[in-house]
Amino acid sequence: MPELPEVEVVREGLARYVAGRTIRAADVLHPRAVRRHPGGPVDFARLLAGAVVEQVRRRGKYLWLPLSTGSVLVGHLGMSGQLLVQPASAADGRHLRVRLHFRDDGPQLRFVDQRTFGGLAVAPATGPGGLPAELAHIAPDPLDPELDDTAFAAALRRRRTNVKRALLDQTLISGVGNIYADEALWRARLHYARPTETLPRPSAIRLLAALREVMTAALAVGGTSFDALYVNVNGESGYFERGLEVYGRAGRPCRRCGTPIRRDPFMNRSSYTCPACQPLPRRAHW
DNA sequence: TTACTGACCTGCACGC
DNA sequence: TGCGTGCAGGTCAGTA
Repeated sequence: MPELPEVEVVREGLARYVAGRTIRAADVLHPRAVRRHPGGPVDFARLLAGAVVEQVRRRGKYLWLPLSTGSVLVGHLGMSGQLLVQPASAADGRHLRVRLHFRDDGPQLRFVDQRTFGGLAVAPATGPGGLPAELAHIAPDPLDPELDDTAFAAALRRRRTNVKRALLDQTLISGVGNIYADEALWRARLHYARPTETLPRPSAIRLLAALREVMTAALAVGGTSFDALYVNVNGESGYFERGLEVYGRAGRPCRRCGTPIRRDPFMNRSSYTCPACQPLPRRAHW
């Protein structure tokens, strides 16, 4: 599933293959893919025609491409979205949702999304640095130099919830999803149900360091791919699945202490912990 | 204001 | 073989 490292790999690919090119036309093949664009598919295509892609930027799991028209193309991969750079001659995949043609008649940019949780939109660049208003509520991510460790620790401790729910809240810290939340908690030896208000500041700082560590390691090998749902712009998988310590390893021994990894239901998803390394706190917040 | 829940969505694995 | 069910999970609107 695309979290920060996977989205960053896609951003790098788009910067290499799409930046500087002029969009000739956009085909919207599934209206749900542009549901966050208020004007609908026709308006979406109209705003893109003739625009030059100037840059490719990212905040958390969102991508945004500043355009020569003063607007930005905002994208989110959701659960299964892919942005692929493919030659025009390549066959349309079953889940192709949006296709961008370029004036140079070179490779197309294709938005492919099996579960249609992701989407694209064109928005005015209104915020600082051209940040679209749609992304104003998204906090800096662990790899963003703007993220202040002390401020993050304070904000985390002000919450009245458990630590994993807080990590998944993109208004507190962005780019963290289920996989890297579990991996960072394991590295920081914290249980997901630990109430945020009981977390000492050094533990909060340690958790942030663990997030940076695991995300940097994942980024170095192209992110985490469990199946064909996450690939880079060239359709290639990442290799960090081999580096996962707890996620998806229920029943297998913890690589630190040998205790079988446990899987619990959490927020309609799963949480993976080592019961020995990450003991349940005396006061848990479910 | 803040925290929480359910809906959205599709393909796959599994049991019967 | 075919059907039903559960699961995967990021985001956001609605609710408490």
